[in-house]
Amino acid sequence: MQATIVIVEDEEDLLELIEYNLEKEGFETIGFLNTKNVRRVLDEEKVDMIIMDRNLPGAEGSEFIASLRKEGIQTPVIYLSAKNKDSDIEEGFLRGGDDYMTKPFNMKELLLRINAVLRRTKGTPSEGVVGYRDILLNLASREVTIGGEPVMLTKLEFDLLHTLITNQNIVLDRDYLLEHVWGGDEIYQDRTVNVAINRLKEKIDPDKSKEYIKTVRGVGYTLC
Amino acid sequence: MQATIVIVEDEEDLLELIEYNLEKEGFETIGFLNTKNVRRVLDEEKVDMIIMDRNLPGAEGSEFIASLRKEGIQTPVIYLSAKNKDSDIEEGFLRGGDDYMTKPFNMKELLLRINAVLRRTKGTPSEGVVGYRDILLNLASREVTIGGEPVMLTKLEFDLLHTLITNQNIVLDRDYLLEHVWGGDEIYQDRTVNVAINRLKEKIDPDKSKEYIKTVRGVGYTLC
DNA sequence: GGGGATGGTTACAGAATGATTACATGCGCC
DNA sequence: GGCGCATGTAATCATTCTGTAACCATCCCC
Repeated sequence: MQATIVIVEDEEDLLELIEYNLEKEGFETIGFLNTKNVRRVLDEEKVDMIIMDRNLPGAEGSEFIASLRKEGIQTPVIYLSAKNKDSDIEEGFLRGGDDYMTKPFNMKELLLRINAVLRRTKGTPSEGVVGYRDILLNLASREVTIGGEPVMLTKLEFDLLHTLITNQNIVLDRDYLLEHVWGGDEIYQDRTVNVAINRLKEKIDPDKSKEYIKTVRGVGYTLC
Repeated sequence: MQATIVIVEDEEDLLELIEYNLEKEGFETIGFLNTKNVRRVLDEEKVDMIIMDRNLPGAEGSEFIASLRKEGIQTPVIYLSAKNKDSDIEEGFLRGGDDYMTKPFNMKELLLRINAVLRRTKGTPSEGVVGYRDILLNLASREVTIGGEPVMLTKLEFDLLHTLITNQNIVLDRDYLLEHVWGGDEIYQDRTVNVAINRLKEKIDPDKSKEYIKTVRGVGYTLC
């Protein structure tokens, strides 16, 4: 899966140079000399990133991005700019930028920064692994390690822990857990969840020192 | 709610400077002069980001990060380094860095880059949070902070405060509160609400100096 | 200033909730 | 079929919460 990157840069030579280097790295590029037709491409294609020159003739690149953000479009952005005053950089970040490079810039560093942002935005290379503190769940193999040590969990315990981890910082009530972990059709006693949580706690923290799972009295459970 | 950031920097003055600035921005910081005990903190606390000096005496900061990544720990990292050769920067990014700043760096830019990385990593802040003056309620995690300090509330107290906050400037009478907070079916004594309000006041304003909740004699209570 | 009404404060017991344990059922796997 | 494991249920114990009642303090109106 190669990423598609939109580049907006009014200096034609520089635009071509960037496109050349990005394509050499295996990215698909779509270049523009101004922001005029960018919007349409964003609507029609899956764009993974925008590289935006800030000093475009006529329009300000960061204003264009700010308007995208206002509409809820979250495509990551790296700004390129000759503007290197603190206030300019600040403005760029505040207007929804993910990174900022000042001209003249090093092409290799740009590529590295692109990859760093993409790694955060799209799935990480270690896709399919979720974690909390020192707990790691491999979703594909359903292996669990805690502090590097493998731990055996039953299907129910794995699913329960998985749900807790993907919703960390959110208190999940028993109804939610019954619906999402057990599957909503059956009827269960209230205490079913309690006992399952208890068994999970016993497995992942036998000496009760880590306190991964927090009980929120009257509501449910959470990782936080 | 507020992000926790681990900082590893061997120059004590610089470490303190960074901690000071980050705390001023509302981050919780944990500083280290070397990588020795960092691992344990990562296992025991929920850490949202690591700021890592690369030129530590003895160990290389990026090797430490690389070993974390190998274990599947994906806490985002911003490197600080006096090393500004291309090859150094490249190595940093390849070893799982999310951003890279060369010393001497601008503190404001560091804060902007921290926020940019956190925005990508965590959900947007202030989502599902309601507040009144310096009280903040996180509806999902049910955490409450007052002036940045966490406060423990019971379910009833939380729901009561939530109702007051969402209806601030409106005087809520006891019947309304009984219906919406307690759930209208049961029958309660008059004083039930009084006592609950009292307990809530005691929790959110122990020395009675803030006067968040105003009693409207003959009617009910309000935040205003 | 007095008395009634309203709200604040405190202590306590019972209710609600959760943890823990034991047991029973059901399922897969030799 | 028999064994072991997973898991739902029930019973019991421990803890926390909260409604109530009794008593004080304050306000308001005469």
